[in-house]
Amino acid sequence: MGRPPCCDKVGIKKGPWTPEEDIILVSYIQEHGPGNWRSVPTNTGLMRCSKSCRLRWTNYLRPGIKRGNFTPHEEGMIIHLQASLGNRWAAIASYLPQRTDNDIKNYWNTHLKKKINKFQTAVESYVTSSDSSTSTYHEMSKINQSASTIYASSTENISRLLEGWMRSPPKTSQHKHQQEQQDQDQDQGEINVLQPYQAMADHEEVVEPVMSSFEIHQADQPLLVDHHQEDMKPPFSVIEKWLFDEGAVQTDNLMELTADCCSQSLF
DNA sequence: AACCTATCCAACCGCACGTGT
DNA sequence: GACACGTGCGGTTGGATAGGT
Repeated sequence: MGRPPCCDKVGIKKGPWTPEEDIILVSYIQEHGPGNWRSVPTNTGLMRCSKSCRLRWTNYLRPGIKRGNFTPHEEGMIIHLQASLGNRWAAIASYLPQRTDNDIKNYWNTHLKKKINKFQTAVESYVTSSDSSTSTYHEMSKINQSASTIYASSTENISRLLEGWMRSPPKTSQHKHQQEQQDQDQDQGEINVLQPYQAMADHEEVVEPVMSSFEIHQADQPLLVDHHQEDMKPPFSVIEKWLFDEGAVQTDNLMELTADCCSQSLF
């Protein structure tokens, strides 16, 4: 006798949210604060299940969510954290407070996983072919072009609708702190990339020791941790170097990186 | 212009976990 | 301890759209 699904009731609406529904939900949360999701549909008249309301809020309507293209620093953070934590998107998202776990997960699945695969393929083809530096360089260039992928939210209108709410949300102290941090970041034009690492330093019990370069594990494989390197500061992996040097990959750099990889017996 | 294919991302689904009774 | 309920999380899906033929 299992628990019935929350959304199997007749008359529960599914699918994309309309701006009207968003406004109703935001207005309700503005008044009552997030939480007690079970009561949200009944109190608002929304024909949505509580779970759908919660997801809509946390993944989309919540104030301070940064949408749009990921910066190279954020990409590096995600790769770094995914290598350390695995597919624990919520944990990864906690280091990128402006991004939702869903957003990070989507970005990983649609962009970063492919980039890493391509990078590995490129390096392997370089290693197996003695005169492949030119073709590999072209491949790397193509990969770097894909790094500038931009996706624009079609719902920035909602953000504008929420501007008034964002100016005066009912803040908890933590929420307030996050918002202040986000405001600062927005003023600076990009996120403070050091802040998550400071957070990592503050949460050593949470973050596994970061692996040596290129030990980026596949999602379906167990995380391998090199305990000999536990005392080491987390070095940026080779692929992160590559990502951070976006647009500046030179053939000799690739050779250097490849040699770096080979020296660590990663192939 | 019409069709096909690939890509992207919002939303859904089902399970796990925490808490209260 | 057992159960119900509320919530969190990760995997997956389906519709919209862009790009190619």
